[in-house]
Amino acid sequence: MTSAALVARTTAWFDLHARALPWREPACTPWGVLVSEVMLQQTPVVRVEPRWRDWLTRWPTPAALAEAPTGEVLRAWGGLGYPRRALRLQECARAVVAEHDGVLPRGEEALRALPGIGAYTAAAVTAFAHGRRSVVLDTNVRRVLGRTLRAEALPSPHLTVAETRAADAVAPADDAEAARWAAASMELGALVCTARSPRCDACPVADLCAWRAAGYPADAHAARRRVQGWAGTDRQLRGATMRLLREAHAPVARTDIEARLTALIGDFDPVRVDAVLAGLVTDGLAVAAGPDHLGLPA
DNA sequence: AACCCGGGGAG
DNA sequence: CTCCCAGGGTT
Repeated sequence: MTSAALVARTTAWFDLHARALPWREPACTPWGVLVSEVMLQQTPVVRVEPRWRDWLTRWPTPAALAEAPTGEVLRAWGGLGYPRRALRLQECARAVVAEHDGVLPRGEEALRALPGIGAYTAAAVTAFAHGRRSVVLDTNVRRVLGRTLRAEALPSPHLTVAETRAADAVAPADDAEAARWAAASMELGALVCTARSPRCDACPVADLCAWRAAGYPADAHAARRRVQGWAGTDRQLRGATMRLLREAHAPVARTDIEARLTALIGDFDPVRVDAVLAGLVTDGLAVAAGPDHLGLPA
């Protein structure tokens, strides 16, 4: 199909079906948009929305977040996952205060120089907060373009240069239209062109879709996809430890943490537990409180 | 390029 | 149970 038809139909569909998300409201600040994007890195919208509201109410500006106790930031992040994102968001706020007079800079290059902001988030903020053209390529847009243009069931495990170039060619030249296309293509991927069971009967470009026309060929990259385990992994142990530290109102004894982790992995493995806790300290997610207690950072 | 990093809900 | 999710940083 032509890019023009894909863009025109998808944006028209978006005007009718866009979700009323709080970070899409005109009154939302660029900082609010950035906070939403960081929270949405690997966490679904339904889980982010309440946390985002609490967070922005408590710390509405970079300056406010910069001054917050890191332990409180981690508690407010709660169970959103990947708590290093919360740490980086506060680092980002402090960098904005120190280097940009407390105002989130414009332009993808300046944004990418900030902690926790990569290619996707810089493009997203540029489009959604600043209303300027950028090539927003998240997992939703990659899937939509892969299916409609290239008849691919799912995007490759890693973003390719060719993919970025193709997405650039699709994005409208006009700033406002490009920003609208970015939001619309993400929304189509999130609501209709979903990974597991696409709702082609509700899709505005179904009759133009290359994947559909080709008879829904299977995922060519299926064999290369990694199955991320969970039970017994370091990530589970780290997450359980962080939960203990968040919910406690004082530093937690290492023996209590060991008991919790032992329950998860089945038997007591002091070497492994020590390594997990040391990793949390190294990452700045936890600090030693005395010789045998661990707590959240100040 | 490969690997690491959480957690919950849908199917 | 498996799979997925508005990715980024480090090595």
